[in-house]
Amino acid sequence: MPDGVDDRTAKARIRDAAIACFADVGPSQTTARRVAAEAGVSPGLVMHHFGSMEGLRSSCDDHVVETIRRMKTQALSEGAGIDILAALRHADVGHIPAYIARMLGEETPTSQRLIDEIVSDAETYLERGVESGMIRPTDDPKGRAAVMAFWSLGALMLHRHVERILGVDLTDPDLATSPTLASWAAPVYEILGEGILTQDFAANATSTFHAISADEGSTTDQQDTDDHQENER
Amino acid sequence: MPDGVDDRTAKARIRDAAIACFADVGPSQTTARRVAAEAGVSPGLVMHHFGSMEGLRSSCDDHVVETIRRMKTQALSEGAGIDILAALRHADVGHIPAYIARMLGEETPTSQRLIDEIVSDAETYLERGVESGMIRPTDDPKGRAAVMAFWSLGALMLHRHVERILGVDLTDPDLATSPTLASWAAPVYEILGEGILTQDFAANATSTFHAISADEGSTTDQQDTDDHQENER
DNA sequence: CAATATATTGAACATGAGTTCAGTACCCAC
DNA sequence: GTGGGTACTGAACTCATGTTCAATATATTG
Repeated sequence: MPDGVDDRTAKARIRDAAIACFADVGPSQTTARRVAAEAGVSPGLVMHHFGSMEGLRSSCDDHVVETIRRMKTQALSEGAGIDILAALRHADVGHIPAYIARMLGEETPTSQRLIDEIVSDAETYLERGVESGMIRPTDDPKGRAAVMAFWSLGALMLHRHVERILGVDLTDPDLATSPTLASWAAPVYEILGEGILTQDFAANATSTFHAISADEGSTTDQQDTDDHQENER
Repeated sequence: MPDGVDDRTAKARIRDAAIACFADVGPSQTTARRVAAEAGVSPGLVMHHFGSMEGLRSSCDDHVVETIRRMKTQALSEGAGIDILAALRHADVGHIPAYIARMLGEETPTSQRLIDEIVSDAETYLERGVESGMIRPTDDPKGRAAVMAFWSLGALMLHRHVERILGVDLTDPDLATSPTLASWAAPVYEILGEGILTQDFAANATSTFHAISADEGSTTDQQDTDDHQENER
């Protein structure tokens, strides 16, 4: 930081401190006093600017989502290829990837919309890959995009374990040029490049699912969104 | 429930209620009073049997991990194939998959050990697949197993979003015979079966990673970045 | 400069959490 | 039965948290 001064407004400092806290220690450990201390202000000021803890969280969500949208358009123009998360890893994102990893576990409207967008974007990315000849076409572009997105996001959620086992920090903004990248990306590209199943087995498995689906589909044809679950004990 | 009686001891009822709570509403919303109410006992009894909330959580972890180990040996004998999570979905697991989805996000020693085991198991499963001709061999069995395990576990963590978007409940014990399975498994097997990248692009990407890795390795000290083993045998 | 609004503080309050504990009911050896 | 140990209750305690608020400093404006 040049001049040693922080020219961010106190409100912005609080928001950034909160994002860092949420990312580092999780929502449950992120208290108003902790955020205030991190931002170098009093606890009362947090309430003054954000009304409540929920309001603070909401502002953080908005800021993070907005940041992502900005880099997304940028990444789209550069051609991110199959790496769904590439957009998140451009410079100056700080704690945002780790913050996202935390918020993905929840079911807030914001996280739902974010995931919907990412899945939709993935479909676009993959489609471009198909057009440019990098990626094979498929009968189920949406399903394939969803699976790819969930795999990427899930790995991001497990980034601490990934780092522990493979030595790669998936939240690292400089991951693209990190020497550790290969231990994650090499297996990924190997799997995506040629698959891991033999052709025979894959064809067999796929036809099995179609059989089950067709079989059950003839007896029960409804497609309900929100369904069962809950305590039957 | 025959006879309408619950022959579980109160301690077991509390533990099961806690697992259900942790799975359904998450650790932060799981209070001693809520667990007690769910189990039909007084809050004091929770403390009497488990000493503290942390003790209760620990007991739940132990019970869940133990349950998984039991089904793992069973699944191993049946040949689970590439479905890493198949072992978790055999009958009578109740809230355990959702509980795991919640605990994976943390960094407790228990969750670390559990993930280490799952990754290690995945390597074993894949190796069997290679031996039986279902799965292609690889130069990096450990890396490939880790990626597959993280993808599976990550998807499990996102099960609520997966259900919302694709209509599949990955925590459903009866998933294997569910008509909804195909919308998840079909893209998965398509990707794993033939990959999604064209051969040219995959080879190109892979060699790029090797180049980066080798390049950085020659200019910087290798030791601090290469603290894990890439290949095992 | 005066007046008004905004930023900021730190102490006080209310709530809900985990935990403690004295007391009660149940069960089983002697 | 009687005594003692275990299961169990529910109220009370402690503490951390979100939130409120009056007071003060700083900035803005007329």
